[in-house]
Amino acid sequence: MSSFQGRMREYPSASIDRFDRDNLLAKAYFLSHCHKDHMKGLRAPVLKRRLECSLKLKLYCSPVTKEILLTSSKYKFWENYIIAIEVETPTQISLVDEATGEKEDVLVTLLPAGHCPGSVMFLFEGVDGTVLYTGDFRLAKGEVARMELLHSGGRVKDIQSVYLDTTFCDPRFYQIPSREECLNGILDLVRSWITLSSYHVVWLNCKAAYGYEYLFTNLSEEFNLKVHLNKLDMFKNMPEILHHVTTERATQIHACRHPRDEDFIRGNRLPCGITAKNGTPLRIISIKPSTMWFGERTKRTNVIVRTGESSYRACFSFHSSFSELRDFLSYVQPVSIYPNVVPMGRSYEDVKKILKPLCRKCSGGGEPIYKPLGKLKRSRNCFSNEEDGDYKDLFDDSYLIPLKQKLKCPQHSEFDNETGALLQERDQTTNTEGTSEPPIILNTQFLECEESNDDDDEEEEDEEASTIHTKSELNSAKEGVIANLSSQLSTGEKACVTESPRWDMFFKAEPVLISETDEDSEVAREQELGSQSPKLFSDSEDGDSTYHPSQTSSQSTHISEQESQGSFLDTEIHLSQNKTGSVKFTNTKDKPLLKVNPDVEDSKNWDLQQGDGFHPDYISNLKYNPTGSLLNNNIKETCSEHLSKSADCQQQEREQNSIPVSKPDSQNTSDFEIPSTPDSESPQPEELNVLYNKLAAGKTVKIEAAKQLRGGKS
DNA sequence: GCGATCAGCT
DNA sequence: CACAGCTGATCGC
Repeated sequence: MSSFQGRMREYPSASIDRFDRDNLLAKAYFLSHCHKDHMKGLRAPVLKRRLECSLKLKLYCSPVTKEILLTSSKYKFWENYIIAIEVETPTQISLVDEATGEKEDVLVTLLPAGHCPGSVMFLFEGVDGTVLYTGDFRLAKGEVARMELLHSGGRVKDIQSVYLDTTFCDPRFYQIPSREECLNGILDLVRSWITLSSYHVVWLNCKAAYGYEYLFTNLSEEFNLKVHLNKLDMFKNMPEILHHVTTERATQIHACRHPRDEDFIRGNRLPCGITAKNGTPLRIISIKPSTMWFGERTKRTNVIVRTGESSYRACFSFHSSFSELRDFLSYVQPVSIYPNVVPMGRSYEDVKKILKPLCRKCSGGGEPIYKPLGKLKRSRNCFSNEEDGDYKDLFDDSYLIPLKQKLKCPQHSEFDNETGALLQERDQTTNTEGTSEPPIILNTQFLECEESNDDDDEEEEDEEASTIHTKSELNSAKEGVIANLSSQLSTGEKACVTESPRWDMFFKAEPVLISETDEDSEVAREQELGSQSPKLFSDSEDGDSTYHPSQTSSQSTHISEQESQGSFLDTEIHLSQNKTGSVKFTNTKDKPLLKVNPDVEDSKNWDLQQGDGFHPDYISNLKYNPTGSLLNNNIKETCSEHLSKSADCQQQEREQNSIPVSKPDSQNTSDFEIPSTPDSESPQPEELNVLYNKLAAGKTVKIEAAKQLRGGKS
C-alpha cells in the first residue's frame, strides 16, 4: 500500500496519487492508476469545491485511467478537469499559481508501468531536475533499458530522484516468477480442468481491483471462452479487453464476485449462481492469484500450489520483485531514491538502507554516467541461470538475513531526509558462496501442500519437498501424459501462431502497433474466434481434437492425479526470449502448447435463469462487430473509431495528423541496432535474422536455437 | 448523515 | 504469502 504523501521534493506544487491535506493546495494533480490507495482524497467534497473555484486546476493521467475513473459515478465530477496524456508522449504542463500568476513549466512523460490497465510512471523534467515517480509498477528485467523516453542522446537521462514502488524492495522477495511463467501455469491448470467436460468450470478468485485483465484476456484467447465478470462498463471503450470478457454466465471461466463468494464456492456454486440445467452439478475449482516469492538462492518451484481439494493458488504479481527493482535501479542510477511503500515487516529506515547501495553514488562509483540505450540490460532469459554476477557488487548481502521481528512502520515525514546511515561493511556478508543454480526448467506441476515462502527454511527443506512431489507426480501421471499427447498431436499447427502475451496492449492507451506477421496471426485468431465461439453452445463436432479423459473424472470433484499432473508433466515449458522481451512457448516435445477446443456441449446444459437476483447486466446491448470487436450501442464515437480502425490505419492517421508518436515500435528490429556492452550477450544480426524469420513464419523458436544464439550457454 | 480511521477479513 | 479493498464499529463534526 502506497504511503507516498503526494509530493516530490523537486516539484512540490504537483501532487501525485494523493489528494488530501497539503495536496489540496497543489497546482496540478497526477493519478498514476486507479487503485484506491492512490486515490486518497480524490472524491472529497473539499477537493470538489476547490476544483469548482479554479480555472487552471487539472488532473493528468493516462487515457485508460481517465476512462476507468469516470466510469465510477463517485468521480464523475472530475469529468471537466481531467486531461488525458497519451503514454510516451512528452507533454508540457504549466504549474500556475493562480494567486500570483507565477508559473513553472515542466515536461511530463507517461511511461507504461505494467501494474494494471492505464497504470503509468511519471517522468518530470524541468528546471529542478529530472525525476521519476514510478507509481506502482512491474517491469521485467531489461524493460527499462528499452524505454526510449528515459534516454537522451543515446544515453539514459540524468535522473535526480526516483520515487519508487518498494512493495517488494526486500531480499525476501528476491525473485517472483515472471508474468509469462505465471500465466502459463494458470493456463495449464485451467486447460487440464475445463477440458474434462463442459461441467468443469474454474473460478478465478480475484480481488476487487484492476490488474487481472491480462489474465482474463489470455485465458479467453487461449480457450476461446470469455471470462464472466459482474460488470464490464469500465471496459466499454477498451475493445482489447471487452472482447474477452462477458456478463453472460454460461462460460467455463468465471471471475465473478459476490460478497460471500467463498461461501458459494464451498457450496459448490459459482458466485454468480449459475448451475447446469439438467441437474448435473458443476465441478468447480477455484484459483486464487497471489504473490509467491523466492529467495535469491531458493530453487524456484511451482507457480501453482494446491491448497485444498478443489482450490489452488496461482502465482501472480502486480509489483516488481527485488531483483527486478535492482535491475531497474542499476540502469536508471538515480542520485536519490525515495520509497513509496514500506514492505511488510520492514521499517521506512530499513527500506532506505536497502535502497542506499542502489543509488548512483554507491553503484556507479561517482563516475560520469554514460549508458548507451540498451547497453546494460538487454532482456534476459528469465528461465535460464540467473548468474547475477553483478549482484554482489551492488548489494550488501547482510540484507539477505531476514528480519526476525516485524518492525512497526513509523510514519515518516513527507520529505524525509536520507538518514545518512551507511551500510555495514561488506565483510559481514553471510552469503558469498556464489552458488550458481542449474538451469531452471519450468514445469507446471503444482504442489499439493501449502508452500512456504519463508526465507528461513528456503534451503534444503524446500528443495527436498519439491523433488519428492515431482517424483510422485512422475509416477502417477502416465495416463495423463498420453491423453495430453494425443490431444496435442491432433491439434497440430494451429497453436504455432500462439503469441506471447502483449501486455502493453492492456497497459497502454492505444493498441500496440503490430508487425505484419503479428497482424496476420491476429486476423487468423479473429477468424478462429468468430467461427469457433458458437461451438461453445453447440455439439462439438471435432471430438478428435480434444482430450477425452478415458473413464476419467467420474467421482472426484477435483483433478485426479492422472488428470492433472500428466498434462503438467508433458508441458515442461522451455522459453526463448527475444530482445524485446516477448516470449515463445514450446513444450519439451517441441510441440506448441495447445489451443484447446474444449469438449463443450450445448448451451441447454446451462441454467440461464437469472434467479439469484445477483449479477446485474450493466451492458446488455453489446453487438458483435464484424471486425471482431464488441461494440456498445451507447458508447461514444471514439469507440467505434477505435474499433473499426486497424492498427495500421491508426498509425497512418497519427502520421497524417502529426500527432507526436515518440514511441518507436519497440516490437521491431530497431532495438537490435542498439550498441551493446562487451560483456553483454547480444545476438549477432545473422542469428537474429534466423530467429525473426522463424517468428515471422509463425514457427516456434526452440530453446536450442536460443542456446545457440547465446553461444551454447544454457 | 457523512467522513475518517481502524480492525478484521479475504 | 501480504495486495487491494470491502465491511462494520467507533468517533467526531
